Amino acid sequence: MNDRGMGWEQPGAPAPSGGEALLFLTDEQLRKGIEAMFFAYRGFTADPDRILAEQDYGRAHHRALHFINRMPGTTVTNLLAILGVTKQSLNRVLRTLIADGLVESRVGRSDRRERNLHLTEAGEALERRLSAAQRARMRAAYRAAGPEAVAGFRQVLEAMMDDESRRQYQGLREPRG
Amino acid sequence: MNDRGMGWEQPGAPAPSGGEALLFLTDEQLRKGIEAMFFAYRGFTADPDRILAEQDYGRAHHRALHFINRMPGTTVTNLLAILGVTKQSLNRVLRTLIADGLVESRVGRSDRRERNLHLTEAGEALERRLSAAQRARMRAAYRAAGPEAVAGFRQVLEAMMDDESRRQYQGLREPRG
DNA sequence: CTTGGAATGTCAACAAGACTGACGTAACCT
DNA sequence: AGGTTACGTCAGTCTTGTTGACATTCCAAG
Repeated sequence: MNDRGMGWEQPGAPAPSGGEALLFLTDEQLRKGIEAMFFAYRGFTADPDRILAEQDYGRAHHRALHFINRMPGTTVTNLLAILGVTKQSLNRVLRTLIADGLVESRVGRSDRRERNLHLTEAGEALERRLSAAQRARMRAAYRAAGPEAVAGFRQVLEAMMDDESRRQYQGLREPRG
Repeated sequence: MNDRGMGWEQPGAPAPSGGEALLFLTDEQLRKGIEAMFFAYRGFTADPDRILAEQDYGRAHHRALHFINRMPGTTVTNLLAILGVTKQSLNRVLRTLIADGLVESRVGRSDRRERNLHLTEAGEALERRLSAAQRARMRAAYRAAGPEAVAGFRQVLEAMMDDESRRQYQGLREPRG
């Protein structure tokens, strides 16, 4: 409650160079960044949302499909940690995906309490369709902005994550290798 | 912190100038971008969410406060267009904010059908608190990534928006300015 | 002056997707 | 044998979004 005139660093500080310099970050610049996230995230989800609506699914289904595709054989507990929701919430989504034949739940081999989750053919098909739409927009944005902008984009996003999310993000690898 | 030298420019392609270069964008690179958005957005909303939970408000209230602060005197219809929700949905939120004395709704001068929305002192106080938390994270991310990364971040986000959102985004100016 | 349409607001009903809490079962580990 | 872990489910709540119907107010065109 105290930052109306937040005059941070004095004018006359060294010019920014690299990522080490003290940056002048005005209220206005930061607010524009916040708004950019807001509007961009809306665009980011718009295309998949349209496809999902056709199928009577929602974003929750998309997220599950994405990460099961990304980490085939993952367990429910692991998915829970990544998505950051309760098991009841995830279970509702997972149940419909399994019932609809998009996801397969196999009893774990070494530990039979666990369920290893995989996409079926149909699940992979929908995931590809959703992903293709989202990737098309991402690709267009990347191309419009250029490779240096893309590197910066990723750096800022990564710095914006919670530590736990960053660990999860960095842990993700190619599906299937 | 791994994508400093992500060599996905076409080998031998002309140096990127003006976002014109042809980029090789693999599925994997695009998926990582998608995941970065997902995890970063979670961090982006985490701090305000905690404050809002204390006050029994949600993100919808935050968004309304943000844009009313940003465009003092804006009308309901304009806010509707920016937030991209139905008037019923916005009205529910607005009603509680007005009832709680955070937002003031004044009958329009030139057109008395319109309602010009303003934050009260209390509304400004909460908005500042929410914004301060969000800006703190944004500032930390910007500083960690450096000024060039910030420019790229904004470029990519802007390119990711729908046309309509981009117009709205670019139309936003300093509050009071 | 009347009327059509625009802007606003309200009521009711509903759905998705999150939450908590409680409970049960099976499997694993010591 | 007993305690813990993994998973699933039932029941209830909350926020935030949706439609549809309808009333009010007011500007502006005829």
